[in-house]
Amino acid sequence: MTDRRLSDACSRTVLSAATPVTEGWAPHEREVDLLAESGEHFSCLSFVDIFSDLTEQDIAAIDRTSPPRLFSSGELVFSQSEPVTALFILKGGRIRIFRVAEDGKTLTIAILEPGAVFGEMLLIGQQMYDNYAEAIETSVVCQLSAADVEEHFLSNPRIAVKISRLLGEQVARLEERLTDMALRPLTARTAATLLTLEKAAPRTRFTQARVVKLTHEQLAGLLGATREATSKTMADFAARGLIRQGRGRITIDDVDGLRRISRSTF
Amino acid sequence: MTDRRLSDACSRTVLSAATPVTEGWAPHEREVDLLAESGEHFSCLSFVDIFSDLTEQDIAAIDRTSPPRLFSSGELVFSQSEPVTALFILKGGRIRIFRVAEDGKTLTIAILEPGAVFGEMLLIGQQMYDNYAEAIETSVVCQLSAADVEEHFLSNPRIAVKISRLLGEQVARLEERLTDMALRPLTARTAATLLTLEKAAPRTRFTQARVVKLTHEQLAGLLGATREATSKTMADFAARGLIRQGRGRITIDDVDGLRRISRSTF
DNA sequence: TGCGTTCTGCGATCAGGGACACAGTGCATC
DNA sequence: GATGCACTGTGTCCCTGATCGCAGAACGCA
Repeated sequence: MTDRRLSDACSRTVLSAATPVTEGWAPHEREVDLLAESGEHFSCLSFVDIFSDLTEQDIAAIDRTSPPRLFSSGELVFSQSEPVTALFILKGGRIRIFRVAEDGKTLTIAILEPGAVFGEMLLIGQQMYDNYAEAIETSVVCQLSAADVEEHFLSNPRIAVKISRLLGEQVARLEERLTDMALRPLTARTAATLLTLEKAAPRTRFTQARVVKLTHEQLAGLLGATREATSKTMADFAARGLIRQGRGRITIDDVDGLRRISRSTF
Repeated sequence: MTDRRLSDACSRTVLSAATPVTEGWAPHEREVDLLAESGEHFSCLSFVDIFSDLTEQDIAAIDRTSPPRLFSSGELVFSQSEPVTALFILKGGRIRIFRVAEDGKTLTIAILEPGAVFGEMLLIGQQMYDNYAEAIETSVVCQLSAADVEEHFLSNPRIAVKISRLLGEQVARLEERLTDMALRPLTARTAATLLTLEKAAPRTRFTQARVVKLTHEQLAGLLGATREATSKTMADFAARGLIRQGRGRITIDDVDGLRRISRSTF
């Protein structure tokens, strides 16, 4: 499992300007701020790689018709009942893409960071794409309508090429993850997943360590394991000095150690 | 798991003319025949969906520079040591795409039927794509060189769109398979996989049943399980009258029954 | 500050499958 | 035909991870 495999369902260019989520605000205050910034000062499309071939006029036109929407933590961005009819761009917050089995158990396909594009199956005329998307923090999402997509994208060959590339990367990541799931024990999978996440994670202020912002439960969803088993593994890693833990945050201390474990069979 | 998920790593348009593999010939006799037919009477590219936008000149040009190659059962078409530098088209026989873990265990990503295109990651500039491809029957494969690909494909926008679509389907299949792997017990996964394979399988002459040509071991590779566990499951299915077994061939009798099992949790 | 909700940490029990070890049995080649 | 090999059926042991049940701790909110 690699960084990218998990972090984007499609493009994910980091937008430093898009995540000014300082902590500790009152909720409605924060919401207002997020929306204001996204609506006024910031185009949804600029800086996202996949759109870099659009003309400025196109971008302006699309921005005009695609108001940002706010989702609070736990809210569904799309689901079976409201199928994907738009292309989404995550401006701020975090979104979890997941699938649900008959018995209600879920597997997390990806956890998206700001700058990610999702619902991209629309682009290639995919139907019946039964993923769910849920905000795991207060999130701001821009929606491009199917009409926008049709008008601006399908006509543009360079964009098709970019989409191919992104999908190709996704295929590679999924195949890797599939073999991990099939052939590796939980411990190795956990280490591998942490390494993946680590690559995308922001660094701590003074040390070189990185912090992954996930609860054990969220990590378990990614691993296809139970929360308990994941907790146990994490406690083990912590005891070995590979990581440090804090409610909802995992500090990666020993990348090499994790790498060794991720490669071992047991 | 669906038919398509397993049967193509890329395009797979059935070529009725491409698999005249009558059984019971002496090996070298068969080889000669396969090669002769592929080299002379039959273009590698025609009928394969992804190429349908090429001009006849293009097709002719490519055919001239891409002689069909023969692989006997067990031979590797590509691997880590000889990385993918070409695009392959399977004309006859069957190819298994798989990955290998550190401990030597393998997971089968796909089993390709004639008409499939593989090594397609080359198209999108993918490096380090560590899949292996192995013939599981005597197979005939055409290779397009990287140069051919560059010249004829990357310039053609309609082809990029088709590639996007194919990759998108692959992503959907892989995500489905990943959740199956994570959330479903072997029994359900086996049933689902059989159904998938069933859709692609040829029908028996008189009944409506279809026959899947796989050994338990090959099926196990697809399931990410051991041969023994797979055998046990299959024996169970057979006892319930859902399937009938014969060395290397599985006859699907009760599609609905399998479907029921594939949806249940236990 | 106080309270409730989330997160995390165990522990006990249980079951699905993995690892091995063989024993039959078609099929294919000679 | 005869011989071998590749497939398949089982059986036993064992171990990972799922399940269930709580308990303590940190944090968010009122």
